[in-house]
Amino acid sequence: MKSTLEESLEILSGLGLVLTLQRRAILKFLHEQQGHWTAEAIYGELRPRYGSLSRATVYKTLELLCEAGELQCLRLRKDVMHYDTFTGPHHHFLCEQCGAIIDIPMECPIKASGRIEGHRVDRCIAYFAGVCEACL
Amino acid sequence: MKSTLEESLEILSGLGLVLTLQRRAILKFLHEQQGHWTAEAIYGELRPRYGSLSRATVYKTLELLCEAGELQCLRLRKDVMHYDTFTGPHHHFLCEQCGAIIDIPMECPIKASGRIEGHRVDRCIAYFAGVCEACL
DNA sequence: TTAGATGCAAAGTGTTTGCAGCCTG
DNA sequence: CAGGCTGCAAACACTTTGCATCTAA
Repeated sequence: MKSTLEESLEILSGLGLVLTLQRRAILKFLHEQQGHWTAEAIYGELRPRYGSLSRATVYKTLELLCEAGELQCLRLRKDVMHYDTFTGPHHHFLCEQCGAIIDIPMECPIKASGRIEGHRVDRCIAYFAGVCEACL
Repeated sequence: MKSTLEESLEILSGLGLVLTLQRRAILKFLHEQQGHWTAEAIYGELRPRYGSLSRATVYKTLELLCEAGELQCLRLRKDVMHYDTFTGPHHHFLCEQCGAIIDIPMECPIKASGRIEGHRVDRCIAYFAGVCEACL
């Protein structure tokens, strides 16, 4: 995400999107609580504060923020999607003991080269699984 | 998978599993048609030949084969699981134009080292996405 | 013989969609 | 004021589960 909430709002605005109360609330929350979130968790956090928030809006807004480049979506678990507020080049480590998701800042050398075996590489989707330092 | 169908059957047998008609059929099919399969596709191929095959059995058998190390399960698309008959160390390339899934034989150097930033790395789940050589 | 496997259908789960009504710009 | 957005609930798609029945060893 952009470094400030204001900049993020400008991004959406610049794309011709309406800055509704709901979108502002979600964006504000993600700026304050950076990390790896699920749609359900965000809904659970915001619903009590913004009475009329719906799951559909959360899902739509998160997808929108991904398209706008303000979030990075991750499929680390088979059942649920995570949204990462850190959009710089990095991978992840998933602790299979405590469930922690840890950022691993690194660039994939193959993605950097842009090619593998003649194919054009646009994205490298990767994560490591194991046991984190704290659990060891 | 093991190189021959017989060896694969012995693996299951050795694990104390019953070699039912259905399990034999699925295993035989996968040996003949190696590649990246979805549960639904396997069901679609075998159902006409083995009238009484059910989806539940296909799903259960595929999970079983993954546990037995005879298949590798891949989540390359958000909606559906793929099962790979090639179980050696390799990653994948997903063509976003034609949908092809291409094996990329390579070992992840970080997985090989077993560590990253103090965490123990047991698995490296990765794939590349872009446009394949044929589509370019 | 009997533990384990199958088939069916129903349930489960995260996510998406259709649509009437509301709100931002 | 007008198009975009929201909330609700129902729909979706893949996968899992419960249970009566069947079968491999």
